[in-house]
Amino acid sequence: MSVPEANAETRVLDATKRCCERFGLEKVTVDDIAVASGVSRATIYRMFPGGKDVLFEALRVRELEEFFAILRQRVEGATSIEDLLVRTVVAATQELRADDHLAVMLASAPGETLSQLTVDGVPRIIRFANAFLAPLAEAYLDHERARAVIDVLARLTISYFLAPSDTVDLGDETSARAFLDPFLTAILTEGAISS
Amino acid sequence: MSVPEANAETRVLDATKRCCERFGLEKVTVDDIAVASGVSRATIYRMFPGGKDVLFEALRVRELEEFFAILRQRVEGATSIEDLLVRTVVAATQELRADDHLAVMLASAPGETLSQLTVDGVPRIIRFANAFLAPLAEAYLDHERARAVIDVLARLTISYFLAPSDTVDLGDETSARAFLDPFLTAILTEGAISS
DNA sequence: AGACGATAAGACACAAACCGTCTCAGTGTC
DNA sequence: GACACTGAGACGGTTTGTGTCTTATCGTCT
Repeated sequence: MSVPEANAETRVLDATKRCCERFGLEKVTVDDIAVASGVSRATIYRMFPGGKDVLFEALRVRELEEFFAILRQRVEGATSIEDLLVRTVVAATQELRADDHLAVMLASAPGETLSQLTVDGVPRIIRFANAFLAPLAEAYLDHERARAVIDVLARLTISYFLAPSDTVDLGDETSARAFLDPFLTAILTEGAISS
Repeated sequence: MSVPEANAETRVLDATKRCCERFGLEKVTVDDIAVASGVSRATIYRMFPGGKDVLFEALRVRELEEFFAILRQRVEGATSIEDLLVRTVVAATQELRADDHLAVMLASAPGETLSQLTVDGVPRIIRFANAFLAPLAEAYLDHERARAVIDVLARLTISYFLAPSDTVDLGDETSARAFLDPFLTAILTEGAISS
């Protein structure tokens, strides 16, 4: 997981993740994390001034960065805008479903975790999605259009991940493509018409 | 797991078990258990005077009873003393390996759990083993001999469960039989000679 | 109806755990 | 030697948990 030589901050964040899975979000203490990361409590407060909240916040940011880094890497060879977007949604859905940490969090602290995926966390998720994916989309779309489509697709991906539908499986490429195509042509041509 | 109509004590013990798995032995509070079992905290203290320790103790006892009840049921058709003992060891090993709760406890609170399987808990385990299995063994052996052989087999079973050996698999009937037969004939005939 | 036992709810005092901040001493680096 | 970083741990304040107790509310039995 985290070798002793690794960056101290990385070690602490890894330990935080492990402790969350083991004790649950409500039950972790800074001391648990200090022991698990082999770092003194004082050091944690020095690294993350503000304590637990800041620490968890930093973990969430790191997870998001990791998530989108992997995602970008998985869709880099796309040949068209439709292809890019469909593959992104599919890959994101698969990543979400394969995320053990997220699964544990959803099971053990549904309230807080859901909030991070819906109410509170969504603006940031969309910010990250844009930061990582807009550069790819802007090969085909202007800045504003790229932002808009990433925004809506992010929301759809989250919704269908949290509450799967009988009629679509966004983790399946053909199903996702069939489902998204109308939306995409609508969104993409609409812009072309109105401009 | 535990239907609302079930005996209140059963509900509380079930909830204790669930909470242990979820939060870990160190992190459970009586309040957690009260909420999980749909019972007020006062009632728990009334049912288990002495609090948390007594409650956990009661859970361990129930688990042991359950374990040996299943075990006895699994070996009831034995045709000889060797058969009975080998099958008991094999069944016990398989039960231990299949026990999810035990696995979680061993992973999350190794110290306390191991102590219950070695230092502190062994006398009781052997007491229970005798209470449940001696009646079966005494079809073939006198009281003292039955106690002695159950004692040593219980210890062997625990040891090989905790630290599996490359040369024997007590969860496998043929392997276990080959391994145990010398012991058993030794123990059983030794008694016959010296008496 | 009235008596009874069991329960939920919650107040209470005490103890323990946790938090966040701080100091200080040790360690390695420039 | 100056410097930055760290571990250890003390601190005051707050929260959380414990175990006991009281009160009100049930359902049950007679």
